[in-house]
Amino acid sequence: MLNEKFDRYSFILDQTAKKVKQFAQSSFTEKGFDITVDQWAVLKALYETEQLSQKDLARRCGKDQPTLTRIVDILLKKGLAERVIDETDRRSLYLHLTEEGKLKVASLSPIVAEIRMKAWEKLTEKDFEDFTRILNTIYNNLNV
Amino acid sequence: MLNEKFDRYSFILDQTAKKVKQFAQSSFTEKGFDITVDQWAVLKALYETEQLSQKDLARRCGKDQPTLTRIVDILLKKGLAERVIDETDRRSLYLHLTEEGKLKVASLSPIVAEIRMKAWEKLTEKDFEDFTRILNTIYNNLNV
DNA sequence: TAAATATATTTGTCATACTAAATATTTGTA
DNA sequence: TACAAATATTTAGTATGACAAATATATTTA
Repeated sequence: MLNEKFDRYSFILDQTAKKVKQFAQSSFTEKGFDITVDQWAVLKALYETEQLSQKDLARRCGKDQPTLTRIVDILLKKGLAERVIDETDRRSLYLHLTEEGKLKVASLSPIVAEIRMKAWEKLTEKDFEDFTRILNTIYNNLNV
Repeated sequence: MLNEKFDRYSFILDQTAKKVKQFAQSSFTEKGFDITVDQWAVLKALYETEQLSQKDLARRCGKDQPTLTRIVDILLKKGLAERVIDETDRRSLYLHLTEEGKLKVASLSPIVAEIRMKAWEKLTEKDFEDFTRILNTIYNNLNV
């Protein structure tokens, strides 16, 4: 393959990832969700598996620990999640959603799914499969 | 298509874009380039088309104007670029590379292309075409 | 058991993304 | 021409991402 092409894919990839995030964020804002897209990712992960330590939650969300700490700080301030010290290992914290947090995830989930759907207009199941396969391959190629 | 799938693509897309950036950044750091990946994008755009206004440069790099202002500030401090007031429109600034900046882009370009290549191991020309087509379609679907 | 090592979290710093607002200048219009 | 609207850039504030270092606690090992 020609090198020239390759200098472009990273740009398109980056721009598209940004656009996906922007689109979701502006939908969130417009609908008054009062959370960021990244905060949503953390809330969703906590909803699906309660009682995660911050470390596990970070891995699950694809975020590093300092970033996660800060996002969780915000979720605490918003009353959506709680930190509980793990008495079996006092270095660790378990996180879980408050009732308000659970309600929020349950009520927003279908709307978020709708928002995410929009990206796939004019694309096929096969496109989706190719897309995820290629992304995973790239990820693994670079995951040294 | 099932909604459930769709909640995942944005995650994979985001993680892969991050990984591509991280891989490039750690290669840059390891090789002592002394610039960030985003600073590189701006330098490359300036190298390809000198005399861009900041506004045009921002569009070309896919960055917003405040972000670009700050990146350019850094490039000035590093002695790689210069701002020149456009006398025909004193609101505007033209940007161009210093000699040092030009040398930097010329010498790093082939190494950066190498770094970018790594992502495409085990993938085909057809994959590349599908990938860029799908990314562009998603971008346009969300570009309201 | 004491010291060294490992682990979970937090804090600090810098770079980037986005929004809104401020500033300077130009253009359009009454 | 004077004023309103538009444009280019910068500044400010908040959130996130990456990396290094600090802190507290656990585990391993001499």
